[in-house]
Amino acid sequence: MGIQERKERERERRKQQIIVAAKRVFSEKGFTKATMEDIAKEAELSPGTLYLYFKNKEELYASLTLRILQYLYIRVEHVSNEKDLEPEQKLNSLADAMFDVYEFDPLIVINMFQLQSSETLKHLSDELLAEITELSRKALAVIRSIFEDGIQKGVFQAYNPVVLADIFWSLFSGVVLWEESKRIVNKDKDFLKPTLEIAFEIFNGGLRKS
Amino acid sequence: MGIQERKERERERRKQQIIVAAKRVFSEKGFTKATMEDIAKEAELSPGTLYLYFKNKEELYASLTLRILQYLYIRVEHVSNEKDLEPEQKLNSLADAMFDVYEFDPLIVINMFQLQSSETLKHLSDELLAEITELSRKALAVIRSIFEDGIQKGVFQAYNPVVLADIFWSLFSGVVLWEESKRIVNKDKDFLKPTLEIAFEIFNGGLRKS
Amino acid sequence: MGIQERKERERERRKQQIIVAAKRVFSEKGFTKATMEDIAKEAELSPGTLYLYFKNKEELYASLTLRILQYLYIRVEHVSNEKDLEPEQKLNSLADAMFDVYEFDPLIVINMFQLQSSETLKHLSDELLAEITELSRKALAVIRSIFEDGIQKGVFQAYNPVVLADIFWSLFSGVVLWEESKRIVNKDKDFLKPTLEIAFEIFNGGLRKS
Amino acid sequence: MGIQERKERERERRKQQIIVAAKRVFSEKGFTKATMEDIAKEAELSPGTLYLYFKNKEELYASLTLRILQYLYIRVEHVSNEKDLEPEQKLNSLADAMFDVYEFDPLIVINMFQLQSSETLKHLSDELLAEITELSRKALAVIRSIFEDGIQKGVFQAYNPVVLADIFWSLFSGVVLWEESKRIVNKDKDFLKPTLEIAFEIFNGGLRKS
DNA sequence: GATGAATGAGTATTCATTCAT
DNA sequence: TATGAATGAATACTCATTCAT
Repeated sequence: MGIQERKERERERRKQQIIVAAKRVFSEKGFTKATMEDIAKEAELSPGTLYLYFKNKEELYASLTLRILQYLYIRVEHVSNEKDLEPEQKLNSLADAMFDVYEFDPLIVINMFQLQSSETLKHLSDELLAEITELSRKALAVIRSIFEDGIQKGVFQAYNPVVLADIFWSLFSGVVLWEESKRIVNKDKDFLKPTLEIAFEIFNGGLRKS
Repeated sequence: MGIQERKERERERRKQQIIVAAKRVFSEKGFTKATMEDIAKEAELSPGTLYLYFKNKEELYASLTLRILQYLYIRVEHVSNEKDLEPEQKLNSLADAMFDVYEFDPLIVINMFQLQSSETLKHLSDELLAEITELSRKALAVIRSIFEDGIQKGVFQAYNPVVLADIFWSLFSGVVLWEESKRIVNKDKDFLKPTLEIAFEIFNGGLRKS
Repeated sequence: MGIQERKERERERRKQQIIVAAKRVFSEKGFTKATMEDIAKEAELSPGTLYLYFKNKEELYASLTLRILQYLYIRVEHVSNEKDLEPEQKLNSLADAMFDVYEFDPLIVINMFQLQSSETLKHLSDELLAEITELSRKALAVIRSIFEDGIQKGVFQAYNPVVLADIFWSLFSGVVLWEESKRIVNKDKDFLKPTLEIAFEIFNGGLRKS
Repeated sequence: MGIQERKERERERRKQQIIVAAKRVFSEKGFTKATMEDIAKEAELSPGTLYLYFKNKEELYASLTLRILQYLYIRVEHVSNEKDLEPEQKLNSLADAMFDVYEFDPLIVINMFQLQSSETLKHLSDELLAEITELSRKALAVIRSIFEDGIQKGVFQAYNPVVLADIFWSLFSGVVLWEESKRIVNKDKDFLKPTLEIAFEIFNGGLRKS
């Protein structure tokens, strides 16, 4: 391992350290209320150091999304690759994968929508933006392919698979957001998992060719 | 009409004037970037005046949500009251109503989630918070009753109607948010309506007793 | 006096109040070391208020220059208008005027050069920049006309009057800067006035047709 | 050559390397906007290394002045030593020398005035400050001696030679600064050389005993 | 000597909110 | 009621300088 490589690795470790701290702080306070100093303190670093690794607050925030997307993509692709699963079983596996993604970082969906203001996007480096867009595109493509497969095998109804992937993702994120917000406002208990299960069940039922 | 009442009416008119201006400004800039001065200018009032009608920025923002919830409730209740509709037809009417709500104020859903940070909630008056919670509860109750009706009549499967209402709402808001964000990031065209239609179609299919 | 006018006057008074404070602070600390908070304190205002009257630090600084240019222009024009003075006498009056300008604000010359970085100019409003440029141009035009007059009357040698005006101004500002800096570095006494007198005497001598 | 001496020489080379880089960066960005990292990069060194050779940013900046003063002194002394030149010819040679100095480093004059804030001076080492003061004094002394010579020989009028040297220097630096700033603001062409020539011509004329 | 990662003090600017008129 | 000038706390970001390696 060359010196170059060791440095790169060290740098990556630091980035992760900051990202972990940022995740905690953003989760608790939200993007606007969280200050760079909060994050620096959480990471036991100085504010200036944050800027050695992330161009600005927006970019640090977006990096959280990138991280979760990477995990999402891996999980989703894994489902897609299980050759001996029937389309319906794949759909169920997909639902499980989504839930794992949620547990990996409950903020994922919230992140991904707060991100989408054109004002925020302006402050991201092209590079990071491209990575996010690309990964998001690839993950959806995999989901789409699962639907395509099911349609081809005559198990699913012949909807446009692109649209199906969008709806699947929307249903997932919609339920996450809604249950999340109910929890906060009503101090309800956490009903995410069972609600999500029923949601996917109905979705599957509606999709299946009877 | 007493003087008291006239004053009250006048006051209400002003509040609406401010809300309309706020809606425009928040839509364009988002909660954080919009300033109270922007809104005051849009309303052709002075910043100070805004505070005669709304306790603070958060409360003004939340009032937008209240307004849309009021509209949502009216529309939804109207659907529920159409006695001679079959459950399935009611569900379709409900979907149409939701779309009208979206068109009445496309920000609704976005609003309703941005609202839910506990940090923000702290700044709302108990009164306003209660109104929002109550109205939201009532609207969902009506939706729930539609599902109950369908289940009782043996048209829908016997899921928990409370959960069904949540899922219905989640599906709607999930698709709205997702299509919205796709439009911003990818500068895609607006596919909301058709996507929403398919989503509800699948949902109906999955719900229906075959 | 209308209410509009009174407000305008009040606003102008405030601007002057700030400018006076800024002059003191900039004089003592220089542009970079002076902070907006220093100036606010000196003006017994809050930092925010400064920004109600000046777009930014650079613009506040440039306003100092504008103020002195206004005074310079008035003095110089007054000299030019004294019809019964001979060109040589006018030149002497001009020298006196310049000295008054210096006493009105010793920072003038220093200001006027620190101003000229293209970086700084970028932050000025077009309006202010135009005013400064215009006033500076007009003042030099008046000086030029004095030389033209002398040349026409055969009193001065036939140099290009534009160049003469530039040299006259350069000589003045050069001496001011140099004596100023000697005072600071060597803690010399103030020899500005006598040095300036000799400088102009030599300049006049060299210009005069013998 | 001892090891000690070799090291000293090596050290001097490094200092020059840094000064050359600093000159480039300061010229382009000015003192405030130029960062130590900019300079380090330009010198192909690390920021830390700069501090092995210069106490701080101010001292590095002041070293530029020292360097130009050294050149100025050499040139000026050379003129003074040309025994067979008449005082007037010497004055012309002096003017040429000044122009060479300007071309050696156009920033010289600007440098030398920006330097003079007592705030800046505080950060210089006594040693460097002494060197600058001494060299500046010596250069002016040489200039003064040229005037003394001319006065004694009855060619120049009997002004105080100390003052004459100051005025000569002021005229030079005044014209440089003024033409420089005209160039930046008005994007005028470069009229320095011809303006300077006329300025010195007039100065000479005014000084000469007729 | 040389490095360059880390520091953390320093500051221009914004903007929700207040209050004298 | 309405105003809008004034406030001043809050914060992202910079950069001269240090110091462990």
